[in-house]
Amino acid sequence: MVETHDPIQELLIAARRAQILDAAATVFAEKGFHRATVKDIARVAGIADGTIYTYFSSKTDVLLGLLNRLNESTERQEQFALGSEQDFRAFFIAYLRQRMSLLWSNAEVFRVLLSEMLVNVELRELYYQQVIMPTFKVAEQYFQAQREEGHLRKIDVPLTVRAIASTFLGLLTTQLLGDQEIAERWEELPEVLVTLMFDGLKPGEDTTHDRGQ
Amino acid sequence: MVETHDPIQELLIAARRAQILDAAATVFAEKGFHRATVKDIARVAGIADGTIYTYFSSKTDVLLGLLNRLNESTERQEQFALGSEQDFRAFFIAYLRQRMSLLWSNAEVFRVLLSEMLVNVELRELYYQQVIMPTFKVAEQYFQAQREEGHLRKIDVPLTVRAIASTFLGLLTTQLLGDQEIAERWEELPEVLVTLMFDGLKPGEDTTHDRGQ
Amino acid sequence: MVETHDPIQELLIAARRAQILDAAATVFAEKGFHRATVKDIARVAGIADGTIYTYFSSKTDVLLGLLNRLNESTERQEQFALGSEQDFRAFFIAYLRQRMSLLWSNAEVFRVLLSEMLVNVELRELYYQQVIMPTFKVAEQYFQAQREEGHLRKIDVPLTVRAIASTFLGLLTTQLLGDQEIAERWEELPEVLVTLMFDGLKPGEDTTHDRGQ
Amino acid sequence: MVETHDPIQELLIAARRAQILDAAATVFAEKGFHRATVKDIARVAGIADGTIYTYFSSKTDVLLGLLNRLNESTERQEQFALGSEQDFRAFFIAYLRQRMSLLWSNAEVFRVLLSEMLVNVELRELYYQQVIMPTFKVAEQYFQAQREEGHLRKIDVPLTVRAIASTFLGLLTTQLLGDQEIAERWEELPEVLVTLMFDGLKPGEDTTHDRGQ
DNA sequence: AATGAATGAGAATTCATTCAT
DNA sequence: TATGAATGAATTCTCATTCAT
Repeated sequence: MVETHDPIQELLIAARRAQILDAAATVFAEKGFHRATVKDIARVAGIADGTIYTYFSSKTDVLLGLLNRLNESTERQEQFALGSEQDFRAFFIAYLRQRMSLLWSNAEVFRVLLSEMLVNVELRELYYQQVIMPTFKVAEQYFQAQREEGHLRKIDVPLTVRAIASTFLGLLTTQLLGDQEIAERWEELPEVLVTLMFDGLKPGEDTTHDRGQ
Repeated sequence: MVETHDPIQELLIAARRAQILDAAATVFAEKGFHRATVKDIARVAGIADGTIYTYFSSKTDVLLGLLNRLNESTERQEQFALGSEQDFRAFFIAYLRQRMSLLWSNAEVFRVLLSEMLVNVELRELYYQQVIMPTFKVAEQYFQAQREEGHLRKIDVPLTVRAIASTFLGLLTTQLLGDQEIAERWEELPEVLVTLMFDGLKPGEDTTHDRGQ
Repeated sequence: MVETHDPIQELLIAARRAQILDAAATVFAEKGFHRATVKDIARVAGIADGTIYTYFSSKTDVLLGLLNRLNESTERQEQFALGSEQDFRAFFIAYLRQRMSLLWSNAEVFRVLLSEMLVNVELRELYYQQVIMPTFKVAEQYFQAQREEGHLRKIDVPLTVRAIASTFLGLLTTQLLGDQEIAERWEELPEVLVTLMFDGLKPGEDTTHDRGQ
Repeated sequence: MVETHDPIQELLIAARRAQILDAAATVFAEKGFHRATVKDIARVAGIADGTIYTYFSSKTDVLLGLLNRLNESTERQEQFALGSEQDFRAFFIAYLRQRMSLLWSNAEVFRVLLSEMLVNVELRELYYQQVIMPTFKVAEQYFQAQREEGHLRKIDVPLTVRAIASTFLGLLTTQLLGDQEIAERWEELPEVLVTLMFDGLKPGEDTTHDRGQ
């Protein structure tokens, strides 16, 4: 665990950490957290086993590093997303698009993180506090505002927000469990979902998408 | 692994297997599959380590046993659900109710199964073939039929079915990741969800639920 | 371990012991002593695991039983062999013939016994005391007598006896290690050996066998 | 398992392997292969259990290492032996002397190897292919040549070679089974054997050795 | 006497982590 | 800082033996 204030050092350290995290992502994706060994990660990273412990305090800490890196990229995008101003439906589709493309490109890392979070309290709480809860908070405020402005039905905001977020989590998970349909049509999902969520299943004046079976 | 045709023997064997599976469910829920040891399970079951191997071929086979037990209880209910005849919306709520109550009571087992399935191909494929795919098949037929009878908007059936199923999976997962709101209001979900899905978010002639935040 | 004086009982016991020993011979031959399990033996014998312990005190005791059974059959023949009166060379061939045919039919049991004796002091000492030493004793006397009668060169009797006996042990062992030549021509060995031993390698007035390569 | 091209490294690795093999030889000789534990070997070698697996892939691989080490020392001598030119009988005695002294100094390792080979196909085949068969091949050619030059009776070469080789194997084995006479007079064996083999048992113009009983 | 489920000591092997070089 | 050999705790699984039925 290196500590320094020299900016060049810091750059090197960041680069080495990234190198290890990349290797870990590859190895964890392939074998899962428990079946992957520190040796595996080191080999893929092209360094010695022991070197990993210069940058991470333990194997679990490497997983945490992966989680944090995922967070950071998520947050960066988040601001952008929320900063934009559009009509609700259009904004929602755009938001989903970038969220889902982000999820998609990190799907295999997410597989391992989710697997381990389900079963590791520490990791789980970290993720909940740092990712899930803040997301729900922001979304609830947004939905509440939208509702107050009359753009939404009188929905139960907390549960609705959770339902919508969970739909994505669930779709990703189902895909991770092997569903081909979702995998192949991942890009169509934002539109289908927005239609489903806005217009509902119920027949009506509807306009959009149709594929049947 | 014990094989017999004596019905009394079979009862004893089933009982012992159940005893081990119960213990495993407890231990796995607490520690996860990998951190749980066979010794742990044996201790909780009140038997010797070796005895487990009289009834299961390996630690993984115990997990599989848990999966199969979950299947069986699921299937039994499935028939009942599909056998009933009601108007679509009412049926849907009823169906969700019993599905979700089943999920709820097995949430901790599901936590471990999901965690391991994400990362264990064999288990994953088994689950996909035995549980997910059949469920999607049945649901697609049902939705298709409903759509043809004009009870549904012109939706994309395969993706819609997946979206809906994933919403449940996602809600359960979110709850397993520590969300209190979902946990506390689990019983309200069927109604909220059906309203969301049928009526959509879009404001209109709506009637139901309102809680805001 | 059954004890009784009822002759019918004794017969039953002997039969059951034989049944177990037969099974053990089969299983040991196939897997070796350590890799064979008591369960294996029981299965082949068509009885329950525990039953073996009614007739033998341990797995090693079963091996001992096999050793003793081999002894008995050996001894029976021994008497016959030594009882006969012929000219030395002819007697020797005849003796070798029956010895070697006995060895041959028990080769696979001998494989396991030898393997285990090499490494198990108790078994080894038993075998040495009960089989090897007595054989050497008898053979030394016999050779000594033959030498005194002028039928033999002035050989070193103890070493010569050991060398001759060892040639058989060695041939059997070489065959057990996979040599095909010995296996296929086992029946020719008595003559070849007697010629070799009596006439030696040295060229002379010789008469017999020739095959070259 | 450590692979490198740095010659200093290689030396260290060879030394560590030798240290482990020495320990294994000791422990195996004392307890046999199966009763010896990896922990035993590690303790005698003065290292941790796990370290053994840095140099050998399994306990069986350690035994194989012992076999190979035996091979190497054997081969080195072999060349020397066959390179020399002497009269047949003298050469034979010299050859036996060094062969038997080699066997003698490795008797306890051979005990375990033989014990395990009898019962382990893989090991057996390796030994047969690498040691026994080549030895027979060379010896057959040599005997054939000698025979053609008239130094030998019209013997059956393949069987005679096997008989002679087996005599050594058998003598060593008999000694390993506890025979004191052979152990104490090991050094006399080459002469006694050569006399026996060349001149045979049959009385004649003979000159040598006499000890009677 | 026969059964076979239960026992639990024991063994091989793995692997995260340390630390001397 | 990097290395990678060494460590040894921990784990799964086996199987000889026991004993209640």
